[in-house]
Order: sequence, then structure tokens, then C-alpha cells
Amino acid sequence: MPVAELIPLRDLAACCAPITREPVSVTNAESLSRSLKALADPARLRLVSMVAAHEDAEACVCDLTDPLELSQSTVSHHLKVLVDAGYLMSSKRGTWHYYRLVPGSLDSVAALLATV
Amino acid sequence: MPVAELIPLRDLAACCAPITREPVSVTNAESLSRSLKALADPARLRLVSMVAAHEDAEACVCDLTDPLELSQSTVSHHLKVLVDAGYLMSSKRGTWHYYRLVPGSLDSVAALLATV
DNA sequence: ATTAAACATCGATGCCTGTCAATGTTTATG
DNA sequence: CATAAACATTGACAGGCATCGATGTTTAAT
Repeated sequence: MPVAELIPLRDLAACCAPITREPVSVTNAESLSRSLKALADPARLRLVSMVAAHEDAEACVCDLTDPLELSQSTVSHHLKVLVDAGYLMSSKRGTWHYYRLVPGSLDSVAALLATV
Repeated sequence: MPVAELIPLRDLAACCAPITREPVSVTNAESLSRSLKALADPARLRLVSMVAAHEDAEACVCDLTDPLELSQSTVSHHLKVLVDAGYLMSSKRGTWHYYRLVPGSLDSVAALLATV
């Protein structure tokens, strides 16, 4: 179910006019819907929030599994969706995989919705 | 599949702290995800956009079915989802059902995402 | 080299959801 | 009243997706 070929959030924000001035194009609607879909899940919203709220604004999978009350494989899956969608980035140090917010990614999506 | 018991978007915006300051609560994550899910569909994004961009900022189902290239029942379904989620409101004049944007609804969701 | 820990990936499963055709409902009109 | 137009609702179906257990992979430590 890997989220595929997403337009970078920044480009998405740059290319389309305010949504309510003229009808959004089919392709832009599809891109934006993919970006929103990646965020439209309780577990993933909590993950983004938990990562951002965590010490040093980064967290490894083991920090997130217990509070989320989901299996490790499920958490890994959600993190992958968020990375593919451009909301999170990951880095490896030793055995640990650290995740952090991509700066401005949330604002980009928000900007697309707020411009009425 | 009716989107059920949604917290009004305005209240939702008022009740929860910026998503990155402290982890969002489970219930708030569920509410926000329902609001986002309602928007995370190409057809529904186009509907919102088409309604807002339409003359007098309102449109009836017959205005929307052809451009969307979806069946009338499918369009009705999507409109219901958007109304239930608080993005659109409908009014009846004669045989026609007119839909318009709920003012500020998009901004409310955007505000929830932008507060990083 | 073994073992263990931290994740990722895979396969399976059950629910969710977008779509349509068919039908029901309401309103206007002849 | 009968008919037609505009929508809503229903039932069915297929594809999508969240979830899990099991297994694979990489790294560190003994």
C-alpha cells in the first residue's frame, strides 16, 4: 500500500491557485488528496505530534510504539507513510532510527486549505 | 459509511493545543482525522472548490455532476460527507438543492495543522 | 561467531469506502 | 391526477487500508 510518487509539498503549494477562486485541477486535487490522506489517520496524527513534542524534536520507533498502543510493525508502516508523504524524515544512528518533522511541511498543506 | 458525530470544526480548533507542543490526545486525533478524511478525496476536494468558485458561491447538484464525471448518486454521496463534516451547507429552493461553503471551515482545519 | 535489540518487510485478514444502477421522494407543471 | 425533473437513499461490489504475527536485516555487544 506504499504511498507512491507524491509531489513534494512545497511544489504542491507553489503550483496551484487558492482553492476557491477557480476550480482546482484534477491532478492537483489528486495530489492534495494524497497529502491529506497521509495525515487523515488518528495514529499518524498522533505520531507526527509525538515526534514534534518529543525531546530534541526527534524520536525513535521504540519511543512511539508503547504510547501508541500499536504493534511495532504497524508503527513502522505509519512512519513510512508519513515519510513518503513528506511530513517526516528519518536518520539512523546505530540501531536506532530517528524521525523528525520536515520543517514547513504541515504549513504547506495548511496554506493550501486556508487560502479561501 | 455516514461520517458520524463530528465535533464542530470551530470547537475543535478552540479546544486543542498546537499539535507540536504536547502530544495531541487520542480523541482529538480521532476528530481531526475525521475532518481530514472528509477532505482527503479528489472528488470532494474538487466539489468544495467548484462550489466556492461557482457563481454566487453556490451550486446545485446538477451543476456539479457533469464536470466531475461521476454519477449523480456518487456526487450526492460526496456532498453528504462534506455537509456532515461541516464544510458545506445546503439549502432547498424548489426542486434544486444548493450547496455553499461553510465560512471559515477550511481555515479551522488549516489552523489546526499550521500551529507547529 | 553468537546473540540480542531495533526496525523493516511480507502475507494474510477484516473492515472501510468510492462507485454505480436502481429505486424512492419531493416538487413543479401540464 | 399524471408526468417529469432534481436529488436522496439503498444494495451490491471491488479495491483500499489499518492491523497483526512472522520473518528478514542490520547493528552492537559479548
